[in-house]
Amino acid sequence: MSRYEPSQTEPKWQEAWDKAGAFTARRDPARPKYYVLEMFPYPSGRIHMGHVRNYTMGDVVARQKAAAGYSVLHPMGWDAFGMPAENAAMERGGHPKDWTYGNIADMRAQMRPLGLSIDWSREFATCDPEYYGQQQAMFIDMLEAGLVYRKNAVVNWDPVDMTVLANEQVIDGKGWRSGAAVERRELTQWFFKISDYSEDLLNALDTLTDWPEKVRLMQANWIGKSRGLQFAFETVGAPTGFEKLEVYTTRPDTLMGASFAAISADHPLAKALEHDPAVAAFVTECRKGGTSAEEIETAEKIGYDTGIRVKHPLDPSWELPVWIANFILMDYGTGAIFGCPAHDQRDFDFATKYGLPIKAVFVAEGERDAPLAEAFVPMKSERVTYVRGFAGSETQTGEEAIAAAISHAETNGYGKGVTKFRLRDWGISRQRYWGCPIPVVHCPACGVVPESKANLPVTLPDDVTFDVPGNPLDRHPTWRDCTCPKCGAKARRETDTMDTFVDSSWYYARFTAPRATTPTVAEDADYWMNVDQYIGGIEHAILHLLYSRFFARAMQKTGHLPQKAVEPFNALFTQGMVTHEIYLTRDGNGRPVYHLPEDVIRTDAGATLKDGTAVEIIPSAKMSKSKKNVVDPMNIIAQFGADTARWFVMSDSPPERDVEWTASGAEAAFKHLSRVWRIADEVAKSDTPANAAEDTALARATAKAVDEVTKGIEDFAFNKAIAKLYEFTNTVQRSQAGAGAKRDALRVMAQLMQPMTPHLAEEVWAMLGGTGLVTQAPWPKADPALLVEDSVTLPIQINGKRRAEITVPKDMPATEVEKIALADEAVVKFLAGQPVKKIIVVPGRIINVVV
RNA sequence: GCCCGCGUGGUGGAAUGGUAGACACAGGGGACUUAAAAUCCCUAGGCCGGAAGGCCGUGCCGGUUCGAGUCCGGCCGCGGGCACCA
Repeated sequence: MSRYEPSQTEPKWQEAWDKAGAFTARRDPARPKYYVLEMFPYPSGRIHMGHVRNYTMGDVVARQKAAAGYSVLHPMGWDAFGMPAENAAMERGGHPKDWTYGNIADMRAQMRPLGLSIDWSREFATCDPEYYGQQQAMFIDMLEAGLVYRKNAVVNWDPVDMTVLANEQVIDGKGWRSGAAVERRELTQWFFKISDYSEDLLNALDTLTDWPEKVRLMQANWIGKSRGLQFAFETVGAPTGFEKLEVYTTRPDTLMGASFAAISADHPLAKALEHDPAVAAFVTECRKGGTSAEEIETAEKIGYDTGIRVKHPLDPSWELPVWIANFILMDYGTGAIFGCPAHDQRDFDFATKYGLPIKAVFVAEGERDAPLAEAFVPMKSERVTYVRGFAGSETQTGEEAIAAAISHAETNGYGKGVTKFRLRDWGISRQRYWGCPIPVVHCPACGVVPESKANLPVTLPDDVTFDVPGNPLDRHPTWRDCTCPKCGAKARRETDTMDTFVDSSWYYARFTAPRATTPTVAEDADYWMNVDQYIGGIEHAILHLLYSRFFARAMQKTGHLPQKAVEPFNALFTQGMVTHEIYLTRDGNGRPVYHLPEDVIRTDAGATLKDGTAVEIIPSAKMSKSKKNVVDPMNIIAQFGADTARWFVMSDSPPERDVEWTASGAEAAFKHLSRVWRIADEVAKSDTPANAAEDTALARATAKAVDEVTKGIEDFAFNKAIAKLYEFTNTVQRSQAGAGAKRDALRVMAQLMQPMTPHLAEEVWAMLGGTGLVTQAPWPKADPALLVEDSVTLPIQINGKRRAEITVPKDMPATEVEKIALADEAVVKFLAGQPVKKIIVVPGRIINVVV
């Protein structure tokens, strides 16, 4: 007897699909289109299980939609610019370009055997000049449309390597290579004006009903619209030009609890005071460390009393000290605040540290004014009693008090209500080689001039070295030299390249016309946009998705996308990670030594190395090379075939949650697929005669499977769809139906399994005489008549606890059901004559008797 | 520090506010086999009980409800993001 042998059959079917051109996307006005996209990978060189899971999910959707009659676009490309290629060049020599394209070739070769229904003819990498040249063209259009500008911004500066560091290269405030203490330094940088769209990006979140609620919430919080009061303190003892100090607060109702004013170390007033060595020393202290919000906000809060005073706007005789504080951000509001320690924990800690007064403005309803042990910060919607209020009722909600305070300020002319956003403009300048060159020229006469479109793409020079830190473009002998596109004089190229988020902000649009000599083509963008289903990691919930939403708007403004595509992703799904246990032993110094799962023998009791050494097991975490808790998909494919890998990553865990890779789970997946193959093999050879009752029962089970599996796939509940397929397999195997009925059932099973395990599905389909390729067969429909159940089993609860159950006709009226329930033997026994207070009958669901 | 999630048997998980534990893994028992593998069948949250059945049970504490894994408030633990990782 032959066996399920994926290594033989999988390549055969992949060839058959290629030959049939099954996955080539075609603009077909006669059919509805469906665009499914998974976030494209960074070409690290090896695919991992996370990729397998991500692309299998997309593939299930793409294959199911194709079967359901849609014209499907399912492309793949490479997010190919970025730091790892430069790091590799620094560590191992070679060129980022060779490294990157080599990795792409390797990864493509690893992805092909997965049998994904991808239109590979549309593949591109963002480091292709054909791609980034079009990006440069759009940059120029956006510059002309006023969406791009230059300003100063702070970067992480490594004073030893004399180079700019990424946040991840700053470890504990030190440069990762040099170990030098990192400083914050200002540079002139290029920015996209995403803030022009703050309001729109926020409001439009409401239209994204097929996005996860949590992603919309995270984006809304990131954009951070706030209504607050802006007003100017009158200063006492400040340098000329600083007679006023503008502050912004979202809690103007706490004005009477103010105990100090604080400004950012980067505030103009702080700069004006820097001639004082003590101030200069303090400001320098504040600029130590990296630029990340995490680092700034978790740093110890320190302050410096400038000696300057400000007059309280409600009582000019009341003066507050002005401090410089390291936790005030220049980027938000006006870079200056007033501190109200009683109602802000950060201010409370600061006031406690420096002995500043702490006075409550409001107290919980019914409480009295008393010294506070920590800041009192109730929700704004909660009613509180104002003991130091100045506007509105004595007892009101925070929201009411804020509104009253703003109108008080406006009426009395000391401030005005303003709306601010937390969202900052998008800094895209990177002082690095392996990125899209910013296509502008610095001319001594004309200033900053966009490169002429005729000269695009501005390509990266190949003759560069990475033996010295810093940007090779900056020290390239000839690349920087050019002529001004405006006046023809000698000029210099911009040496900054673009943030790689720019590359990934429009690749979805490029896939609609990947070879075009313009960024997009109207007819193609019109037909294929929007992405109907986008799939990727939750780690991209904010930045990538927000930048893409902005870029689509900017592309629309500059004529590269239709109006309907300003929200480019109709539906979003964020999948979980693939995790694995971590195995480690200790070296002579007690330092951990990690081991690959394939080098470890796992038993119920624990784990050992092959030589018997005991191994510590750490609970599952995201697969990572450094912890060696990785399973190479290539090994799994070699051992079990692609379908087993696909089936396993889709089963068990819900797709939005993490899935733990276990060897036993993979084996179980393989066993199940082997079982399906075996059943098909047996049924194909069987001549069991028809049996009316059994055949009908199997047809009903088949209809139910079609209904439930289809629902599972459509709802992104792949694990449930797979559970139903397990059930269906059990039913078919145990069924006493005739061979003809079983063949019908198994052909449908092949169709239902096709999105998940396409190779096995083709095999089963062919064995049972299916016509053509199952990949191209129309999706099965469940006969509604076979789905109808005529009776229903209802649990009976007494006081909320299940005590009995009854089976009644499906549409029996509630009053009738009630009678039967109360007459039930077990119910009577339980009630023991107690009077029934209330009886709740939820049709088709439950009966609850309250006594 | 701030924003957002998640927490259910030995394990992965299922459950429109309505029978908690579907489906699967690991386990236990059995069939087949000279034996093993493979396969097939049965069993399976915990405690008590011979059984019928009962009590307890969805991280912890409290609340809303006829009814809470699900909704609300507070806590604990784990994870994601924090604007130059992609």
